[in-house]
Amino acid sequence: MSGPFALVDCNNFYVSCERVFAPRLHGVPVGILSNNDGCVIARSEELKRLGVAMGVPAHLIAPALKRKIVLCSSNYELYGDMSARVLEVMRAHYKGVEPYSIDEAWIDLTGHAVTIDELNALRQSIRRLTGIPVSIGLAPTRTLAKLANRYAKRASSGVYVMPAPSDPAHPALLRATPVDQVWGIGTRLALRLKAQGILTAHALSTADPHALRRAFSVVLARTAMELAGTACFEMNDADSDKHALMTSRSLSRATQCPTALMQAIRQHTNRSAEKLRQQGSTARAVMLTMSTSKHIGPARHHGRVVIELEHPSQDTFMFLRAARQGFEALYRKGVRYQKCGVMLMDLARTDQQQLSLLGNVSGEATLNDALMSTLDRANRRFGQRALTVGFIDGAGPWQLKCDHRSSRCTTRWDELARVRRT
DNA sequence: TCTGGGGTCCTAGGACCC
DNA sequence: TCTGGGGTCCTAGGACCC
Repeated sequence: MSGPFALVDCNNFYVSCERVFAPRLHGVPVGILSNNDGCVIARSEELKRLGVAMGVPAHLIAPALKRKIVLCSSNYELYGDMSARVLEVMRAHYKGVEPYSIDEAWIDLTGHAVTIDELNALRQSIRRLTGIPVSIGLAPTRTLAKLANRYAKRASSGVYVMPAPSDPAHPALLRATPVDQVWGIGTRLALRLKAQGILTAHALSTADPHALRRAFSVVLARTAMELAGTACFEMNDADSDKHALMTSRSLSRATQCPTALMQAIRQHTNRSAEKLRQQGSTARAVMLTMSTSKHIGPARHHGRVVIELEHPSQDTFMFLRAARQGFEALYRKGVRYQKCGVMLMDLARTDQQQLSLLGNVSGEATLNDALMSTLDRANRRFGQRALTVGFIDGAGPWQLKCDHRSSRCTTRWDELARVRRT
């Protein structure tokens, strides 16, 4: 028997992070933009009230409206660091904290008679120590805790405890919840469910799991059982390794120049390899993707190619050779590419890999291992891309546009916040 | 002019084996 | 004339999440 579970969710997380170090943003409509200052990906309550939708392209916001609001470039280094601080406070209160995304974490409270006062204390503690406001939902299953969290956001206390499935308030609440608001039900599934007359969370919770399994999938059957109060979803091991590692970016402007594209690819390969070594894994294959803008009609084009390596590797040089090979195969003259990415695949732990008859026997491998760890140390100390394999020009079209980024004041000495005494 | 970047899991279907 | 069947592995693609 497992559960209950609490879901701790940071309110308007990216905006809240910005506000911690820029008090002038309190009470002001604030939006955070995606990479290249493309779309709005996070909004303050004030901005939501002005009707600015999630995902709307920044250039489509009316100029009159734009003058009334503040748009910031995203500052992932800051958000990542603030996220780690919130987790640290949670771990000081509870065992069983499982990060779920940059702004959410579960607490597995199996065997723990938790009280609402305790959760309130956690909430206040996070606010005081990090400056970040959070909402907490508590329920017997994760799917119900997700729902409870929605209610917590509306509650003035910021904490909501789901009534037990035996409580008459439970079905009433599920009846009031449209099925598309259930965790795991996206647009497509909601449409198919509605076609079958399943319109609310309650209807889904009372549907026959076997029938759901046959008509849809095992995941939907489990979601239904979770709504009815039976915990089915195990959490991914929080520290588990990724199965694939991707680095991709839109270019700040489309290009057909092979030199420029190859530099972007080199940059992504360097970054993916760094992430790979950080989690202590090797890769057996490199996938390269290159595509045009999605918004140019029939001329759009998406190419991808997978290059298998001779043996599992952590070596940026080897990945770059593969990426170059992929580029030769994919590149088409005259196509204006908008985005490219490098994915490392078939990952395995360095300590669990099968030995190859041919791999890792030459002196070259050990020499490169040493070189790679020096590279990583240098980049940790002097900032990303301080040292890269292969030439990467700092001013090409692949460089991120982020004209309104706040300072990375919690992770960079040279960007510390300044306080002026008046 | 300008439209994000990661991930996960599941399923269907083909290839291949015996 | 008659033309198996079950299992596994792999891949592509769909759907979802934040």
